[in-house]
Amino acid sequence: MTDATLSPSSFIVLGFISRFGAMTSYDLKRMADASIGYFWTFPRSQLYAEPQRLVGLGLLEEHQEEGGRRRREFRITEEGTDALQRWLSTPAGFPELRDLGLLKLHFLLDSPADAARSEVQRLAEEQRTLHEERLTIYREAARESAVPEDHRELHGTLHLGLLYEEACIAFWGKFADYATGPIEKSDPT
Amino acid sequence: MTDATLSPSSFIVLGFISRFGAMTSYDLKRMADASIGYFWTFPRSQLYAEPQRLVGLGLLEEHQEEGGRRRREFRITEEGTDALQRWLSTPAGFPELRDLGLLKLHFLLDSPADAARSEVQRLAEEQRTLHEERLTIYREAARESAVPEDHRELHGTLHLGLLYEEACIAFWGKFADYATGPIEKSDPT
DNA sequence: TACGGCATGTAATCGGTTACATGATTTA
DNA sequence: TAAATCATGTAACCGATTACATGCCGTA
Repeated sequence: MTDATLSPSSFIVLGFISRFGAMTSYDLKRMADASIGYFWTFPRSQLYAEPQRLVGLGLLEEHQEEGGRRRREFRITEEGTDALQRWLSTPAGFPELRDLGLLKLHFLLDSPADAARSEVQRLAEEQRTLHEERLTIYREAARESAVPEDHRELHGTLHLGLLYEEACIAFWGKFADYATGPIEKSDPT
Repeated sequence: MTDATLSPSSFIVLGFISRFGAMTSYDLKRMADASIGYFWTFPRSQLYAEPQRLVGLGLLEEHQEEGGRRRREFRITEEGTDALQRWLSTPAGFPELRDLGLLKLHFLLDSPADAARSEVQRLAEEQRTLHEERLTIYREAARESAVPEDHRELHGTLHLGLLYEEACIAFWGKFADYATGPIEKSDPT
């Protein structure tokens, strides 16, 4: 009854089903991939396990198809809606940046080893490329939605995606250049 | 032998011990809190469990104090160093933003409910405040390190912290204002 | 009607989290 | 020497990930 047993995954499931009505685990997977999947991932199998947990808690109902694939469709119950609403109106706390690249950079910069410098460069270039690709995707999405320039907030979460990618590209770019740059710069004439 | 069984937590432990020599779980906790703890957290108990796993894998050695608190100190083995080095030179992949606020915003903006608007504002203000506080902490840390303005990359991971917080404040600020702003603006004279 | 890919699930393991519990040092 | 706090660990549960496995359906 208490929401203590509900994880973020639970609310992702509840959120989608609440908004778009009955759907299957496969539908959930597609929705997630196309939206929050960009910044919050989990394996597909969890989208099969989680709805069943929620059925057990009375927050979802299950309806299985008779023929064909015998799909299991889930729809939200009143209690489910309540739980979701309560969660939405609760403070969210501070986010985490689960960034393996940042972690590696941290240890590489700490390292006295000289070889670390070339590792930093490799890492920085990898990351810059990844973030540039991602930024391209986001920009494309933003263009398609045709939101006016001065109302970027209408892009919703996409807006933070854009800002974040821009920040990352600036950040990793510094390190990619740093690893090569200073060598030439320190050469006085 | 394969690194497959090593998680990010494993490398956090290996990384600290590799850099700073033998230490206890409690030392690890303090180091983590003061550095990567800002963007990558885990419960304290894991810093007791994880080193023991690593001892089992031969990547760490354990030395227990005789008297007093009978502390367990861990030091890295050669295999541990190798495993860490291999990990550092491996592509890091794309980061995740485990941001409950962003998740909530996503569902709130999706929602047709009218009450959602005030929830958005509450959320946005909470987040803006949190990020402002965090930014203050980062700025303080940056000031103390006395790195020249034009070499922010010397701040290492802190630099991304600063950029990220600035982006978040801009982002959430838009939503905090958005929720109130348009109401007055749409009032024609 | 065979094949490829889309769709759908289960089993088993394990890392991570929460909760519990106690000992050692310091300081008032 | 009592209290407060710092320090140190264990136990149990459970969500999340990996790996396994099969069924439906369009199409050539």
